Formats: sequence, structure tokens, C-alpha cells
Amino acid sequence: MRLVVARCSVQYSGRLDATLPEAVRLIMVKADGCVAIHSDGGAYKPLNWMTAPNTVVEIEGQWIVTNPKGETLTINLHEVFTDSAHEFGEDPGLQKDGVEAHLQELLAALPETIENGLTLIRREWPTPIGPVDLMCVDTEGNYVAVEIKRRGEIDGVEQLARYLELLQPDSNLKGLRGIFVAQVIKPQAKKMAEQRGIAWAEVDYEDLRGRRPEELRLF
Amino acid sequence: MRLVVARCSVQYSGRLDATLPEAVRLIMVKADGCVAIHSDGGAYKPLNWMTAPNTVVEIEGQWIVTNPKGETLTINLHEVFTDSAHEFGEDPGLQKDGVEAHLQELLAALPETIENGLTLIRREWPTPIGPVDLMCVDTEGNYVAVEIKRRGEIDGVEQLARYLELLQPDSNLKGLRGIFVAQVIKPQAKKMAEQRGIAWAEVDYEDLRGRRPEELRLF
DNA sequence: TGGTGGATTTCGATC
DNA sequence: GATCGAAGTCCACCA
Repeated sequence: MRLVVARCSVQYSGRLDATLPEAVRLIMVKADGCVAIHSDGGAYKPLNWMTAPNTVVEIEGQWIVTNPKGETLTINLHEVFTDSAHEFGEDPGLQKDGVEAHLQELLAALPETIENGLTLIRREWPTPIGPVDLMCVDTEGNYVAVEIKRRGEIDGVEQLARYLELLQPDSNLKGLRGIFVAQVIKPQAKKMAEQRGIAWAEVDYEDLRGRRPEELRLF
Repeated sequence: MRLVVARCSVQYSGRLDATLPEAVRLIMVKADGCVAIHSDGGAYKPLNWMTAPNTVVEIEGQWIVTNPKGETLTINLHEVFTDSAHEFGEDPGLQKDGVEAHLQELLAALPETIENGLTLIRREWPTPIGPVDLMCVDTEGNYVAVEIKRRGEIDGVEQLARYLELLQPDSNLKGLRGIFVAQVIKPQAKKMAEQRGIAWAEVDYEDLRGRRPEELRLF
């Protein structure tokens, strides 16, 4: 990785056109050729960048980075403060826990968390436009399609409504209705669900982890 | 900005739990307290990070970064190769051109690009769930609701369908129909539009820029 | 290889 | 401050 701290101005032309006036910034060049220009604030996102694969041409205080799609990033270096390179080696990468797949796994094991007496029929129940997360039956023997999101927003409700629309004509699915499940559901999403006759439930991930059966606790 | 190159292992606990095994990485600390951990590859996104506001406590080769929401990032430094700090000063920020707002502006000025003989009634035509981008009339005097996206995907068609559903009952909008407009429209979005009786049109941004009236060319 | 959906999304505008 | 929508989104998965 090469790290350059310099007073520079930058232009990008590609999916849009953008310019950065002259200022002091960090230019980061990764081993795969990625170039990122960071200011000393904001979140992790650089002000400007170019992802691999690309080519860097360096002439007289000017870097021209191009990629096969015809995008270009031009960096004009007005004053270089530091310029250093470092060997990193392979990175083993990040291990994650707590994303939507896990939430689905936990809820499949404990459908009662969603609604009392709910029983799982199968995960990833197929429809023409994609699978429903969980298909269950309730205590009355009625079918319940469950859509799971980490965050409950309006488009998740839309998605479930579309599934229901497609599945309702199937007379095998007696009394089919929907439940929208997420860790947190936004007010507007709750409202839309109610308008469409869809129930919703908020579930607690940590609570679920604590309650899941032993065999699931080992991943 | 402080830049540390070190062999380190990292743990994050907050919205999810994640760990990074020991390896050489760049740790970037910005003036506002943001911490980001980069490997020497991948795109601009760091492997792990913590956004401001937060607090960094540094003891004996261990950094503990916490934020008010109770998230924590723990960095164990096993071997420090470089550790440097730099003054950047304020950044004037990025200037952009070519985003959706401009596209709407250009199409409002040249609705004929969308369909021959189309005339603009107004931009941001209100509905209970948000404004329609453009309301126009065609050569027959029928109303046309236009939804504009930079990229035409399925949810944009959904959005326009929702608007139309809400606006159809309004008898003032004689013969109301919809057109979905984007620079590029995905096949599935085209199909969905056609199924719902919504027309679609692909427009070229550069071409529009060239054709727009003089007064608009000055921004 | 292209499409689709998730993200510790980030970011900005608007209410 | 909350919410909503766009992003040069990036990214992984899957057809």
C-alpha cells in the first residue's frame, strides 16, 4: 500500500463528473490498484476514488488513473508532504455474525417468537418472483407467509404484498395471510402493512440468540 | 489525520459482531475521531470502522473505541511499523454534476425527448405518498405521470404504479397514464412496466445536455 | 456474466 | 432529530 499526503486537486469523469478543489488530502493506493482520496473527516467513504481494475500513469506531479470502462480520475499534486509504501501481505478477511441470514435461521427454529403457535412448513418457499422467507401455519391451520428483514422499511412490505398477491390464488394455501418481521420496523412501514392487511412483529436478535436450541448455538 | 501501519487484530461489537484475525493493516484516525481499518485490497470500504462521534482509549497496545450507542471497536496492536500524524485543514468538498436532479431539470425543459408532443404541466406533482417527478399532457390532451430515475429498476416502476393507483380516481386527470424514464432500464423493470400498462423510455444524458436550451446550459 | 437484494451501508434534503 | 431516497453506492450470491 502506498500512502501519499499531499496538497492536490482532483477531477473524476465517468458515471458523473466531479471535481475536488486544491486542499491537503491522503491518497491511498492499494495493492490491487484501487485509488482512494480521503479528507480528514467524514465517514469511511473517500471523497473520490477509482476501483480496480485500472491503470495509473504518473507524470510530473500528475496522476491519471483510467479503467477499462473509460472512467478517468486525474490527480494534480501541488505539494507532496509524505510518500511511503508498505507491504501488508494477504488479509484473512472479516468474520461476521448477526446479519439477515442468521435472523432467518433463528426465526425458522423458533417461529413462535413471531406469533404464538406458529409452525414452520419450509424456508425459502418459492414464488414466480422469488422465495418467501418462511411459510408457516397458525393454530387455525391457516397459512402464513413471513418476510424477514433486519430493518423494516416500506419496500419490505411491498415485497411481501407482491408475494401474497401471487400466492393468494393458490387454493392449497388455505387462509393465506402475511406477517412482516424485523428487528425494528419504521412507522411508515407499519402503517402500510396495516393498510394492506399484513401483520407485523418486531423481534430482538440477542433475545433470539439466547433462546435458540442448543444445536444452533454452535455456529 | 493519524496513520498507523501495524500488525493487528480487531473486534467489533455493535449492530453486529465481527472479528479480524491478526494481519498487517492500515489504521486511519480522522480529525473528527472516525477510525477505519484498511487492508491492502478490496474497494474503498474499510474492513472495519467506527464513525464519529466516538471516544478512543489507548492502553498498552490496545485501542478501545466506543460510541454513545454502545458500539465498541477493539484494536489489538501486535507490531507497529509506522505511526504518523498530519495536519490537513478544512476540505472544500466535492462538486458533482450528472445526478438525478439534473436529469429531471433537463427533461422538464425538453419533455419531447420522452415522447413526441409531450408538454410539461408541472414538476413535483403532489400525491399523498410523495410527488410525481413530472406531470405532462400528450397530444391527445391526456395526462401523463413521468417517473425519472438515473437507473431504471423494478422499485422505480413500483413507485410509479403506486402514484398512478392513487391518482387514477382523480377525474380532473383525463386519461391518466404513466411513463417510466431512465438512462438505462433493466429488462425486468421493462417487463414489469409493460405488465402494468406503463410505458418506458431510455434517454441519453449527454445528448440531453447538448440539446437543452441555452439558459439551462449555464449552471 | 448479469441481475437482485443486503449493508455496521453513507450522505444529503426535507419535514 | 427522524425519515426518506439516492449513491460513481459496494458487495455477495445466484441464475
